Amino acid sequence: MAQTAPEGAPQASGRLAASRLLDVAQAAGVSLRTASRVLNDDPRVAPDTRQRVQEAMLELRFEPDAMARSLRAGTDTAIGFVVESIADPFFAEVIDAVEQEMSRHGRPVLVTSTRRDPEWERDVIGRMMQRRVAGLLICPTSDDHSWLDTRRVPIVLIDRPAPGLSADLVEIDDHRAAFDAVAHLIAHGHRRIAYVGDTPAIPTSAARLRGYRDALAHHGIEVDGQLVHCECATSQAAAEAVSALIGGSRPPAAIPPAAIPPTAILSATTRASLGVVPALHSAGRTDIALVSFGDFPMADALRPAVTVVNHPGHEVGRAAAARLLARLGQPGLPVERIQLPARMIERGSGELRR
Amino acid sequence: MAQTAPEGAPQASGRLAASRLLDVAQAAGVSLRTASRVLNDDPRVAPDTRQRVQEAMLELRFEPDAMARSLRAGTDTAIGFVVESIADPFFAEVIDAVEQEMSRHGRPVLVTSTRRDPEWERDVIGRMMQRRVAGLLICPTSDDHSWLDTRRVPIVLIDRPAPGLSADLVEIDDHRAAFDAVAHLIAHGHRRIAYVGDTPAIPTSAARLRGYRDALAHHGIEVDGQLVHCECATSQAAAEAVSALIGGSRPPAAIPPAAIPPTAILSATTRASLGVVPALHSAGRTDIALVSFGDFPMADALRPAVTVVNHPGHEVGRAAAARLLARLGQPGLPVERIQLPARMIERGSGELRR
DNA sequence: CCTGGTCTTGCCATCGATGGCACGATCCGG
DNA sequence: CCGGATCGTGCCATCGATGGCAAGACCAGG
Repeated sequence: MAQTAPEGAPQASGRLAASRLLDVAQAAGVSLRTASRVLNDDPRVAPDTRQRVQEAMLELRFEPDAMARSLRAGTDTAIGFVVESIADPFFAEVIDAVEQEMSRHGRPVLVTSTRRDPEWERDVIGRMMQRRVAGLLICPTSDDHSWLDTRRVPIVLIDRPAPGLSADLVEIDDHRAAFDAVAHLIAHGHRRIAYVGDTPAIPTSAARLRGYRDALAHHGIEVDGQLVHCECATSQAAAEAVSALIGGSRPPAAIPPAAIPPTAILSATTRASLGVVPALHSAGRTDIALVSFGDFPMADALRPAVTVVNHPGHEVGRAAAARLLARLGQPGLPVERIQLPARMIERGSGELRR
Repeated sequence: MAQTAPEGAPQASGRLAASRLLDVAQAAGVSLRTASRVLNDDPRVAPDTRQRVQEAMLELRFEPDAMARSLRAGTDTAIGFVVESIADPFFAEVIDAVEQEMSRHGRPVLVTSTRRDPEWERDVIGRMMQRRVAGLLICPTSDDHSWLDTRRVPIVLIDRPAPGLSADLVEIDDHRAAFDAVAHLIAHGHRRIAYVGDTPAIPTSAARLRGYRDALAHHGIEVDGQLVHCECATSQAAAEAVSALIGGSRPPAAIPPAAIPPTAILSATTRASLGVVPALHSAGRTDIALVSFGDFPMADALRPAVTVVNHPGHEVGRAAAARLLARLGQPGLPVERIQLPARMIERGSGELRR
């Protein structure tokens, strides 16, 4: 009987003990197994027994121990989400959507960031595996994920592929979105269109750059290397690129100015836009047409309001979560690459005519 | 011997079986207990035995099962984080900081959002308790948390108190920050200063409103009710409030215009600012001084650049995480209220003279 | 050579829940 | 009134790791 102990006595840790299924069973005068059946809605329980047990559960405020269940099941119900940075607005949106979708299915979400450090990434993914998470959503940082094994845990990649790993991927159609944005500018009379974006070493950025080139080519416009600034990893760098492009009043020396300035700019990342927009404004060159890849809060308060290609974080998150859930229900699904369209939001800056 | 089974055979689920400590022990020719000692750096193991076990661990790619450990320990190592919305930039920043701090201590973070729904909040907190999380960080949604029990699980509140619950609280000093912001405007010659913010039913908002009133009183300025719009829960509402204040060209009918318009505005939430700023710009009234409570990406690209009171999400997150860790290490700590200063970032709009 | 101590190791129970199987009771048709 | 099916219930083992205790090996001192 010493077994029955709890009766409100604090444990060693000082925590209040939660009631166990065994306590419930004893209170209801049934065996542990029967209480377990009630808990799991097993039909093979007599109605009055069921009721007695349920009353005991309420009485004792019983809450099943999720970890004990997981141990038995061999896998946690939680899923792990690995991103570069949680504070990034795009990922924050993705996380939000994933969490909503997952919690509708009773699955908690473990969120962790890699801090753009490949070693740390491997570390945190390892920790997730130790927890036996049910599945993983990963936005890859490192350029080698061959050590991961999709047979060990289902994985869905987000926003970019993971070299060396064959897994589902949910991304936006970067090539097409960039292509459309440039076509949109061309349709408004522009022929000298600049590109400001991140390094093509990132597949996502590479796709956007290709979209830019292809759109120009498709309209018979030759690409002018002077108009392409594809190593702008910071908004600072993007601002400097703009100065170089428009022959800014404060030349940053390092970058030679473009011989003939552009009449329109495609800013290929939100981070770049946060540099491009101030640069254009402070140079008084708001006459230059601009399409920004990625929305930002003040985009429609500016004059002109900034036309953007919306990076639909919520939809990406929802799709990735749905895919992972599907794979959890049916492990044998073939690997799939899901490309979501990115809608353009016309606000003015992208519709300026030459 | 059937026990030893795994030898790479897939389980029922189709997953690859991970090696267990028992497998390691057998491979090293020792008992399970000894292997466990090696795993936990117990000094009472002979050096050569230790090495044999460690080699076996590497050989079999052994990874301890975090859940089995947690079950034994009675509590998960993970901590739970409950916020209103993950996509909110402020909370995204807080989450980012918390995750960094926690993962430095090897603690995973379960993130979940309440969607501003008190029932859902109770639900998700309940689920966290079922997982026996080590601790909880909560930004309360509901106005009654008396059902929560800090003796059951350590709790640190973030950004606002939880009525009915006595727990540590980490917040910024809203009263003081608002007071300072208004004093700043007064110092620049303003006496008719408007307030645009959220409902005082939210303690945080109430403190800001008090700071506003107190600063005016402190400088012998009477509060004009017509200048106070404290029911603006959306940027839409904030924009309409501005129209009313300045006798906008497009009056939203419902709100009577102020008799004498303000020369300065304190926008008390980021959300409000996202309405106030566009409204001022489209009305061409950028001559009105403005201080925004809460920074936003484009604040310094606007003209004039917007002076803000920075809501230091990273610091709040770091402080909350540190406090929870401290409480985990030492459960008996007295309940504490930690107020962080909010720094003002002068950019121009708040320094406009009357 | 024996005794008491340290060092190393192993057995068993335990955390909280669930799966497999078996047992007793009830019910039905023959 | 009996045999087999069905229903409700309980016992035991199990998931993977750790805590308590004790046993065996080995050493030094008397």
